Amino acid sequence: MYNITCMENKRIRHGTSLVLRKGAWTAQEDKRLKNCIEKFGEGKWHLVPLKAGLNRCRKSCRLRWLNYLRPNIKRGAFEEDEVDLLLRLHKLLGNRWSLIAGRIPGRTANDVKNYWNTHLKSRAKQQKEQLKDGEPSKHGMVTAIKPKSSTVPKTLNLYPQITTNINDTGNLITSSNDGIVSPVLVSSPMMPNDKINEYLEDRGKQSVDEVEWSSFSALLEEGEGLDAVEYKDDHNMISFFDIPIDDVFMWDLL
DNA sequence: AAAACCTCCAACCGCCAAGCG
DNA sequence: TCGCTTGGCGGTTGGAGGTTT
Repeated sequence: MYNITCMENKRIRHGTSLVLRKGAWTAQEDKRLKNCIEKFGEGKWHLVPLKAGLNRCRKSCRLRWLNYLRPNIKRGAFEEDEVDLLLRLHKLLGNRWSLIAGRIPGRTANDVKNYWNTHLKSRAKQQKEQLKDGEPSKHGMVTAIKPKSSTVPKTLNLYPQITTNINDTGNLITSSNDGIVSPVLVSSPMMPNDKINEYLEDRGKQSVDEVEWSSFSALLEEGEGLDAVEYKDDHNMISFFDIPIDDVFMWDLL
């Protein structure tokens, strides 16, 4: 099998192999990398070590730039509102750190991941165990989300337990077969029913239930659709969310 | 004072998907 | 279609610095 590590850690120059540097970056390396990115722009990471004159692999350069050198990176402890946002985003998106980081200005995926693992993981685990023991959570629980990660195949049906229909009055109804979510009327100020109906009509479908989730995702990606579903047990309601998620939270907090 | 332990985070590792020839 | 390369992601680790004993 092709060994990436082997290829990444050695660079062949004039017939001799040179072991690439690892570990902490020096100020000089940082300066070189920064100058290089400012001059040539981001991307083409395989060329960056050569252009910058760095004895580092492309991944190391990319990571250093993204997590440390890039402008507007916020340093220091997470503020209360950031933690709150992180908790909510994690409820919706799971461990999709890059997506979460994209919604928290100035924070990198690595920052978010580290903060979660060191500060919030145990708290979340405790909440989960409380739920298992039958104690209702103050913040409710998530039953499904629609993934946006590019690494998730679009054809993958991640949430088969959720089914969705439109009732007589044109409102969305969702239900699940796992007993967690009972059929509840769904209202969304951001998901116009005529858009859904138009989509279904185009494809000769009677209800959303007949649509493959992959197709449904395609509808969502047109920017008109849902981004996530949240079950709020304390209010006995289900909410559909549109993107961007920043708007979602304004709505969610109502 | 120093050894043991803990916390945190920068950096590495391995995997996956997309692009390309 | 296949194999290689690249970009990107999440999981994990190592070590520096802080705290406790």
